[in-house]
Amino acid sequence: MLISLTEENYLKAIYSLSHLEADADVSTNQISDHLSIKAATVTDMLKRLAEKKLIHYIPYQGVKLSEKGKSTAIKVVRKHRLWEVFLVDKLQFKWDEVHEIAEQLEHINSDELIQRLDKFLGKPKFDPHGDPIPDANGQLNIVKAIPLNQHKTKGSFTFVGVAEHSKTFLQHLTSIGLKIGDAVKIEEINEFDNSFKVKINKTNSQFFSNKVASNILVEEKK
Amino acid sequence: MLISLTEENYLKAIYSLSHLEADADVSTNQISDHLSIKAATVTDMLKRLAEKKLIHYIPYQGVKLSEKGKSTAIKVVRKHRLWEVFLVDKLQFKWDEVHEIAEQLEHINSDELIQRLDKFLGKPKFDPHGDPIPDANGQLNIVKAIPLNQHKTKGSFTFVGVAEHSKTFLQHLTSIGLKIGDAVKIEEINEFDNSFKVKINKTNSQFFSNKVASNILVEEKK
DNA sequence: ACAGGTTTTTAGGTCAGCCTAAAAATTTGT
DNA sequence: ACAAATTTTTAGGCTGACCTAAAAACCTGT
Repeated sequence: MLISLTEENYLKAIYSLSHLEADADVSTNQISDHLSIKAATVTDMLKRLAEKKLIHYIPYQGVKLSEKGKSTAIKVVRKHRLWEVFLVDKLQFKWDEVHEIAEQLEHINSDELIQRLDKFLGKPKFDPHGDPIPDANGQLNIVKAIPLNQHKTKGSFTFVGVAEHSKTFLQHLTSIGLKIGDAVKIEEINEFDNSFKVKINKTNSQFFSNKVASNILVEEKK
Repeated sequence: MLISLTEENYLKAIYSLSHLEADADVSTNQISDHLSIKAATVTDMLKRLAEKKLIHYIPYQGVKLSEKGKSTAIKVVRKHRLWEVFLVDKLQFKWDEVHEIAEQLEHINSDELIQRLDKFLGKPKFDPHGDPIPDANGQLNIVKAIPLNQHKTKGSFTFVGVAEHSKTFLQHLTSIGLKIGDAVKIEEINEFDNSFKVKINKTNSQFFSNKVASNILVEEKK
């Protein structure tokens, strides 16, 4: 059965929306907002995806991926993230420049291509933003990263990923001098506005607003 | 102005068909056959392409690319051939495996991507089949390669490209042991059926039917 | 429990890109 | 030169993926 580019994008949207809250059904309006497509159009598509057994759809109740739908969505995510690694590692793109191009490349259809690309890139486990790359069987590394702003005490962490992928946010981090893998030490938490004073790699002192801190994912330093 | 994937394929078809005979207009049926799309549909599309000023179209007379149409087609060809180099040189695909994947990749839209890919590949001048890669300005290397079967006398040549790109033909050449760049010496021409006895790289003796020889492009050995 | 607001679906329309069948234009053979 | 064959276009239809407007279902607060 062939799945169109458009259908792949709906599946991908449902997949990522379903991870916002644990296992909740995804609503028509959520998909509509996420894809900037009118709700009526989304309803049309949901009916078609349900006929193809890619989703479980109950009118007025929302939608959930079927096993088939889920594995399709994960394959698209795998391709997207592998291509991002290619663009950054091999073609020297910046991490804030690759999303739009990967949105196109993720729909290229060839299992052989992806398998070889994966090998060529050294079977990477994470993309340039720190997001885990599903393996060929769709298995994802469990990442226990937590937004910086959820830490309420001083401590030392490693910056492992971002929760927000917009160009402006990524460029902001670049201008601050924060890169994946950097050491981040919380030196002070301002109780008034929950902003953070941190030190990056032991030398670079910075202030993060709570909003910025909420999009910086860290792990306990080992 | 945006050009759809489908429109790009029509422009590419017109471009390659217009090179079969010098500067002749391309007919509706030629395009129809080449793309396996019914003639009535082709007529529809030609009207749309003409409205967009991508072609010069006179009903019942045929079609010719405009400057804009030609540069669009050449860009697609450039992308196709660069991606083929990537697939063969970097991902170790065989030369008979890359066409279908490149047909998809050629429609990825990003000037920056192509410029960087070109650099990454070492600004190659030819694709894995010996076809010239247009440069960023659309300029093509003039190739003076001639089908082997047009040579009527013994002589020494270099194999520089193929006139036929089908999997079976390419696999045939691989099984014979003929690769781009190999030395090809005509040792005998059979006058009865115009088949050729040749020696490849001074050691490998082979017979070529006229049909095979007609698809092997060679240059005089320098 | 039901009025008012929100969400979702239904109904009907558009456009791109394909199709078949039939009509019109062009080319070919004698 | 003109009938027959071929090529091309026109006419009308379909499907996927979008839209707007209106109806239906669902939720919420008193």
